[in-house]
Amino acid sequence: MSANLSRLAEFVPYQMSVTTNAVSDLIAGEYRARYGLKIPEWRVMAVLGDAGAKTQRELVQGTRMDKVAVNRACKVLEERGLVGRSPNACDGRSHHLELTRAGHKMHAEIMPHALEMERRLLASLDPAERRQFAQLLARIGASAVELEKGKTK
Amino acid sequence: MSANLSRLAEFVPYQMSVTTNAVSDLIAGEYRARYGLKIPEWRVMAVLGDAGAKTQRELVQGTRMDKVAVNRACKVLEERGLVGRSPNACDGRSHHLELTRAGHKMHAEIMPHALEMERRLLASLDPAERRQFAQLLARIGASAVELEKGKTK
DNA sequence: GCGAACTGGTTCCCTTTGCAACCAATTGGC
DNA sequence: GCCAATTGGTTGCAAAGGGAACCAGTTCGC
Repeated sequence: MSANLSRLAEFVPYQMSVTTNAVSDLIAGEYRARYGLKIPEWRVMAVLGDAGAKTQRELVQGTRMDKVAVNRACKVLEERGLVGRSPNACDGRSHHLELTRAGHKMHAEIMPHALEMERRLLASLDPAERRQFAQLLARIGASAVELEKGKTK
Repeated sequence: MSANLSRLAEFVPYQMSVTTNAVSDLIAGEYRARYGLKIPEWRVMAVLGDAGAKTQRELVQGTRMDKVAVNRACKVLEERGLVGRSPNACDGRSHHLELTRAGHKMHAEIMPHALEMERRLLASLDPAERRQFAQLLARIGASAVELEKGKTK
């Protein structure tokens, strides 16, 4: 048996990709089936529900999504009456986006469900392992960002 | 400051998604820039380089990709002369796919580069942490698969 | 205060991706 | 042996996502 590490299954970025896709598909399916929301839409709602009114620019930072994705998600949510826009006095180009009453209602309904799903996903890890995992993930992410920066030059 | 866990940034599936995307983008950029390969194409080459001739069906299992993705990747690699097809005596519907000489050459060139990139990505983790991370990832993946199964019924 | 550079938001286009329908070859029941 | 069900592979289509160009409003230099 080949002792080298070339086996795709042992390549960490591959493992991350496969696992994360499985997790994302699971969660996307839940949100879609129960609330008709896509992940980008849910992310926007999550940020607005937690932090109140935001401009699209702030949502880009908060969700780490592309500004086009944010824009589309906001448009859909607005059409569904889940978020409203109000003019931004400081800057005529942008608006403040905020959950409507219906939006808050849905947010309050989904949040426990989302946390429950996370709980189940991590059920086989003890609290120390959960902390450890999040921490390692963050460190790997930081390395990726660092390497990406170094490459651009 | 809100003490609840609703903050998107603390939601593990979100962290996984953001981090994995960063890693994937980094690696995809490298493969594309240096070898003109997309991730699916590289995955197919990795499996063929490690395990020899395979049918598309076996590649689907080995890479965890969609059969359409495998098919397209194989087509591209064939056109570039990196893999060749030979008839499958046991089953007239499928072919055996195998790296050509040029394919092996490229594979031998990329592999150290890929491992080096993985090494850099994990440079801030000690060996025990690397093992731990891979193991936790695998357990989370198993939970996701399990939950997905339970849902379908 | 006026033009240039910039920034938030929007639209358009193109690539990637996955699903579903489909064809061809194989296997199983009888 | 033949029809039905299955499976490997392929094609077509439609949705998702990102990049680049674009518009409108703002800020900076002078």
